Amino acid sequence: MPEGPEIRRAADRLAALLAGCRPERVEMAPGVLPGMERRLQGRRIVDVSARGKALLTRFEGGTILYTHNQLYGRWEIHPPGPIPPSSRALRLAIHCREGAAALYSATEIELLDEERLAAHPYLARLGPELLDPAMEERTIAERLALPRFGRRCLMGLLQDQSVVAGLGNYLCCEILFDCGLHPSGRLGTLPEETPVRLAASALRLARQSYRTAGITNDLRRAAALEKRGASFEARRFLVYRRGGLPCYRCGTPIEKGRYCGRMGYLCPRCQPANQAGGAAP
DNA sequence: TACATATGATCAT
DNA sequence: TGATCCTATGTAA
Repeated sequence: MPEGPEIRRAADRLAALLAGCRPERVEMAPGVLPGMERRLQGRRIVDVSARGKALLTRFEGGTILYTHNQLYGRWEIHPPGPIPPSSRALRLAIHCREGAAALYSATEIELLDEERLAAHPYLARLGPELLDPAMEERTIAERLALPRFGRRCLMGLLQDQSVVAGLGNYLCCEILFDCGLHPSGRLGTLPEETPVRLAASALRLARQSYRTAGITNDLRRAAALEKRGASFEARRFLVYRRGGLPCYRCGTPIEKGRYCGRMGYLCPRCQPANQAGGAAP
């Protein structure tokens, strides 16, 4: 569940289950926050929220459970009772009367107070929240256009959590395709309106992904594909993980490659390298 | 069994 | 920019 929309959905589901409840039991795997169960058990949970790709569970009295899923962590909600066995490593579980929230595989699990939260090295570097309901295109465009970023490649720029918090690799590939831009492009060499176009695309695709649990493809196209029996994975993306398949816009096979240190997918015709600008969708 | 890969991030350079 | 870490998964051998 690693990118902004997935983390925010998890936070909202956890909040619906946990907010206001006093956990009857908090279960920790060996080595996870040793001895801290007692500090959390019976203590009312105030809320669960997302910051960047981290998830914060706030307990009454100022204790905050910080978790980051990196590439592989996963939250699941289970009915009341023991957590069923799983091939994944259960790291912690919060048991309430209405159900249990279980975190698997994640390694970054910390207990913080407000002071440590403010000084947390990951959280302190985060830019504004992409999925904050009040977020505006203009804010994102202004941050992308900061002069110090002019020389960064677009792939690296969009994924830098200090520019805007919440974008990851799949959203980045989808945004660049949507804007007709090559991942190795640089704002300094592109038309002036490029940051505004990127910002609009980022906001639209991230919000759609949140709403649809991960679909960045055109929704009518995704629905048509579903009718023809396509799996969720096969219909959700515009280019991401579609290497070798025809581009939805022009039919050219999608290319896969490393760009700015990350694996990326693009249409070589719709997103040409060394070109100022790019086709609008 | 081994290896490559991954929706992430940090650190050294 | 590249190496490295974390855990899980899919594929090749």
